[in-house]
Amino acid sequence: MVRAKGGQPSIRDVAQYANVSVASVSRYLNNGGGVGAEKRQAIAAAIEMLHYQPNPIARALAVNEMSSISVILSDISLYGPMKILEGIEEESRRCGYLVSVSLLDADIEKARETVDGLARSRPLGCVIIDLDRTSSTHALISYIRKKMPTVLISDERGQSDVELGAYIGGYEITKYLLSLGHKTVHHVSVPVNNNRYTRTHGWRQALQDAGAPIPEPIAADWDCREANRIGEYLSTLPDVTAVFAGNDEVAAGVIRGLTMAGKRVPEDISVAGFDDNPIASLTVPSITTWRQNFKDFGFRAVRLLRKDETALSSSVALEDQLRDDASRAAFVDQHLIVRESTTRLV
Amino acid sequence: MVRAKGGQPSIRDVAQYANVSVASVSRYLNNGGGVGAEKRQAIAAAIEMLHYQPNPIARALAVNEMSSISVILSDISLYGPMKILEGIEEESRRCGYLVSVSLLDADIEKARETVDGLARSRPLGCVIIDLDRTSSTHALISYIRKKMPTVLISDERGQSDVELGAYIGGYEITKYLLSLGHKTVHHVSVPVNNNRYTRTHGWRQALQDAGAPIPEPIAADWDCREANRIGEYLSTLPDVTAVFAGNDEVAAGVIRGLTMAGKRVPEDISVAGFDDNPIASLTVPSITTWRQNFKDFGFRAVRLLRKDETALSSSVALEDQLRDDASRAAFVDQHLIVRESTTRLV
DNA sequence: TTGAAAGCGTTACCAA
DNA sequence: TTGGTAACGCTTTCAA
Repeated sequence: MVRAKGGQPSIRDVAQYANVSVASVSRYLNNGGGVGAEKRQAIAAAIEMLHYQPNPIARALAVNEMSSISVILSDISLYGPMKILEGIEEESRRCGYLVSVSLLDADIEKARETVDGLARSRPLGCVIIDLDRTSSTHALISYIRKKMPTVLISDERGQSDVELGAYIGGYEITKYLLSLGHKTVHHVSVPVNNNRYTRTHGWRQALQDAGAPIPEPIAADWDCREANRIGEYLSTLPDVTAVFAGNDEVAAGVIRGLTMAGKRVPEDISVAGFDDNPIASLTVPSITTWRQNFKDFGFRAVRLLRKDETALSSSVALEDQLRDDASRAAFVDQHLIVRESTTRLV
Repeated sequence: MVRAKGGQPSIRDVAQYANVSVASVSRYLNNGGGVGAEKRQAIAAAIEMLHYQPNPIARALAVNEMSSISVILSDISLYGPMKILEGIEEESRRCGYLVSVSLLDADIEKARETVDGLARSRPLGCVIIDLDRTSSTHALISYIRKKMPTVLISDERGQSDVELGAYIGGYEITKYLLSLGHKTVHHVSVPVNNNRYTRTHGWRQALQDAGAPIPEPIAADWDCREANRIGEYLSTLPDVTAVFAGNDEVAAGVIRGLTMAGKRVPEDISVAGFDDNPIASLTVPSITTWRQNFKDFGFRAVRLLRKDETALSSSVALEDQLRDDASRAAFVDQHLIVRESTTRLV
């Protein structure tokens, strides 16, 4: 039994053992077509016998494509991006793809280099998780699209291939707060750039539709450092009875700030969050929020990349189809979760 | 100007343009040694001119090793593992390595296949993040070690290459609680298996050293679903004045459970957490905790893998050295953070 | 110091 | 349906 140096058997070993040509084994391995029944048998046996496993690197060199998916994001320790990554990984594993992750440096030149490196590893494609529009990730989107097939997960309609539907969430949660009798809803926003489909815009639209006054939104940071202070600040405003925070952590911070300032939540002020971070059910009071199925966004991203793979021809039509898929699915599996932090205005 | 089909220039193009052999370019690219000054110039110019970037896949095929690091974990949405991953990614990017992530299926056969797949992609090595000892990850450690160079991040002394030092944290936080006048400290543990260096063992040891009674620890789940109930349960016990929870989320849940049951934290009962999850400063009350520098664990893991690379020879001595490094650094950058959830017993 | 050439493990084209 | 063979882009050995 001859073997390649490496220790691992190669396709040549299989061919030899099965008394067929290397080409036949290769065909067998791939589509399976064009191989006679007996050969198939022999090859299968040989593979079994030798515990042969094809070398993905050699394959990648030959076809100029690695069975991998690159995930590009700017901050991995946020709940949403992480859950999306989890979804991407799960679906990729099911398909036998490797998943690589890269954070993009704030320095745009370095970030570009990272992207170049990724592209050189010739993945099936990449998925950009761009929930934080302040980062260099966003600035590089078109650069990345030029380098490899790209699925963008963001809430910017018309640009993104998988939409987060934060708009509808912001709209619904504001509507809910209004339905509790609050005259208006204040908003503490997380950093997003000024496109038209964020939770902030949903919030604004809901107020507008209800004819409610629209207070100036207050900007918080992703890392919630200032959420406390914002809560305290809100407590000094006379007319605040309901607050919609950009995510659950910010909501927790706002609640804390309000509490420290002597306000009771929800009796004096209702506070709602966003995302359904596990923490939202562990605080006092627990946080009313909007549930997003982040993992599913990940699944969908991988599927788009696969589709891309099989439909290389009409790339314009494809793009359109992707968009449709994305918007169609945007409403799935999202809903309001009412907990203790919100109540009817008395 | 001749070019390879792919569009990208190949090493051959560079050689031709620079009027040198392919071999020389290759030498130039790698160690840089064994190339004359003028050739160096010419090659550099050619590379610049053609925007040449070596193909990592072809290189990987030739040397039978890809410049990548595989990260293996069982749950990515926990704060600790995530932060560690962030550290790994950052350091890897600095070194030009790709990092791939894989969750291991609960089904051990499937998990094994995943590992085989990873090994076939011939990474520099892998790092196993094994904070959750109930998973299949733990069962496969020796299997993985056989397949590729491995750095294990866990709190199991003697097995792990990077130790989390949770033991010392558990010890210190318990000591602190005791120093506040509490007769003993109850413990809500997160899932870890029965080795001797977890936070739970640190807790036990601290009690023992102080001659304090050692209550039976209560097991919580990672996902904190039961933390609320455990808090409620603890409120029914007569002698509970201090609780050390396995992590900050569990602490939040316990605090909530206690609060719902009418106890005041910290006036009636002090509660401490672990990890310094950002959420710990956002709750009411904010949570006293133990800060771990997770990111640094990630850095260290990558460095071990690199060292591994350059010291293939005496692998036993190396192993020992790694262990030393790990333990030496275990105490770096960890410390108690006192917040509102703990107070002196009155 | 240099270059020619033989791999590395696949795929894919072209004949048979 | 088969098999021989030339790529794929790089490294590395061996001579010169």
